[in-house]
Amino acid sequence: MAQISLTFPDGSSRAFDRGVTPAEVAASISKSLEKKAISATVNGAHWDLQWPIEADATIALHTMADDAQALELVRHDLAHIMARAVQEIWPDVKVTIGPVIQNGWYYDFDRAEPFTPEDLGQIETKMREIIARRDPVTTDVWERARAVRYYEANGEPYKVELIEGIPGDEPIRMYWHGHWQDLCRGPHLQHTGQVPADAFKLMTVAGAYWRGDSSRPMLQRIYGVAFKSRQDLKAHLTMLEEAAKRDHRKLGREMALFHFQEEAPGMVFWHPAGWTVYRALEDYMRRRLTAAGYREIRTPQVVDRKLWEASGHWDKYRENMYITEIDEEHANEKRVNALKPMNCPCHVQVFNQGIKSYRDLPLRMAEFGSCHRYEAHGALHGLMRVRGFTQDDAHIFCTEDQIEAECAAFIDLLSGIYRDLGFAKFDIKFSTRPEVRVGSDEVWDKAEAALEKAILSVRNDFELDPGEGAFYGPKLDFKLTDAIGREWQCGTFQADFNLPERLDASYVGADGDRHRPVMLHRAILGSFERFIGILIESYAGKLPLWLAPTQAVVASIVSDADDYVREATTALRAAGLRAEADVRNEKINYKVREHSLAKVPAILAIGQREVEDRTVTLRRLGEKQTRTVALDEAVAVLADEATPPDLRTA
RNA sequence: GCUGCUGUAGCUCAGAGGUAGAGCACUCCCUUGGUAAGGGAGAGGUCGAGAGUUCAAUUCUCUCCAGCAGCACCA
Repeated sequence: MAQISLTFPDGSSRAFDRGVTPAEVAASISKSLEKKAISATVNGAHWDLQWPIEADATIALHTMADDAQALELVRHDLAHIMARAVQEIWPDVKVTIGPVIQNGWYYDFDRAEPFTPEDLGQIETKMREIIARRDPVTTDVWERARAVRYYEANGEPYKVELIEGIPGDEPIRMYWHGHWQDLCRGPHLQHTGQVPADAFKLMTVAGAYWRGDSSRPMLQRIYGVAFKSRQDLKAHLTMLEEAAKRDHRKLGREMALFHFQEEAPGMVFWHPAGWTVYRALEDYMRRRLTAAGYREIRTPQVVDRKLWEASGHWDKYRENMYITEIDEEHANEKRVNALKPMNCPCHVQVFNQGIKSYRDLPLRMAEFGSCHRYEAHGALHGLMRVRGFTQDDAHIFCTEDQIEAECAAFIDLLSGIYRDLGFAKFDIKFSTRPEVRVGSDEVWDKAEAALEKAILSVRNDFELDPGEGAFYGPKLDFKLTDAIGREWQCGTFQADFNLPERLDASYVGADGDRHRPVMLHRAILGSFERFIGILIESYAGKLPLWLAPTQAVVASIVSDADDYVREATTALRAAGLRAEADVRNEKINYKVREHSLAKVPAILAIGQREVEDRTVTLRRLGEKQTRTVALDEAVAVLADEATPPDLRTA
């Protein structure tokens, strides 16, 4: 029999018969490895222990100690075990697909009745039974026609469709445990008993469209989480509980930042405390943009449909636009207006006033633009997804040659701002030309190259999303993560060769001829609403001093101290701090508790001793320790800390 | 928009076919207390909206509205 050479991670090589499986390789090394092995990596690919190796290769055998492979396999096997459990309980349920996702897996089922929470418990119990059976997992490759016939005969139309979608050169692979069978590309564990029976949990049921297509049937998706050990599972569940505590909707209520109500779904009612945060952030952004060479403008909220038709938005987004009409009785002309869903067409109007020279470029035009979009009910989510929002929007009118420098300057600005706001980490997605697009390939080449070069000057770990660019140009998206790991798009940078054309923007070049400028759409926060939601979650409500709505509370311990409490409060305010006096007839314990729950960063307690010594006793949020210092010193320390990051000298 | 769940006092929640309850918060009184809840009293609700069934609906049914989880969408 022909031999092949397998190279192990330590660099050593051994000869095996062609077609040897990793299971056999493991067995040749030791009895215990044979038992403990879960999978292999062969030439870089995650490999099932049963798959034969046909040529010389590098090989690494995995056990449960290898986190990445173990979690992948455990979760993947659990998806199958869950599908099997469901079909054992309800044989008429149709199975579809069940991939591994972050922290776990899901599986989509077609079943007439909804799954209930009680059903989940029953399924979990059945899954543990299946795991206890320790059925060996076996696999082989089927003829395509046979697989189709099999699933047709078994009344599994979704599987038939999946097989038809597998490219012709790929094998149709089947997996079994026991008598239960599923189409799967693998790899899997050796037997179901390798799955830790106490380290998974079924979480929720929710609807999900077959193949993610809203025109197709809605299936029922069951989500599960799984880990290698019960402790890891417990830690994950604890993390979820902690995350729920920092949900911005909950904290927004507790800290009296904002509210929503039925009469204006998806529109924020900002309360004094929340609006203070908002303005602190807006003031900061305004200073940063000014320093970066932007000029601020303001454009109308209500604009005639003609402009939206010209920009192309009417065709594409009519459904999501709020339309206003004047009461017919009083209207002397019938105009249909729309609440602006975005600022760019208005910005082009400002650009178009007068004649622009190439010397004016790049021209950076910023607006804290209030926009309205009719988002689907199901899309609304606290401050993160609203119908009325304000973008930190700006458009840079420039030449093609200026794109790269503007992009680099933008990423630099964005990184600095994210850092100031506490986000050292953010993800970048780079979306390139889609199939349907405007503009020549040369221009796209240039724009994509410029964007890519600009990102690479900052970092090299970005996600490439080919074909996902806007129809008018490539784009970069900048994403932050909320308390439970959901990603939200915040910043964006988009090159646009289309809108200047549609809205006839031009400038006079050095050659004396008219040229089209390129328009760069860009935002850093994205929307103030969403960004503040993320800030709240990220800080668990404990905002840094410069952003905190109330920065300090001066609390009396005895009423004889009231006058000095007011004096101290005045001193803090004179130093620019947002300070309140609390001279209520309550004990200091009560006041400390209440202000701590309200996330006030600094509490200055004043009793008889402080009055006599002209000091305050300072307690910082989250600390048990107090510090008695001179009033002047406390004011200076807090005022310094409350300086916004861009105004700090040190 | 789709699937499922939910909607009772400012907040968190209990409750039942015979028009409602707790804790906290709120108001007043007592208390002047040294760093996460001092004591007492009081006030507060068209039980999300509309329709239907019933002698009787906040409770059962339907429709609508809003919220939650996920999917789809996100210029």
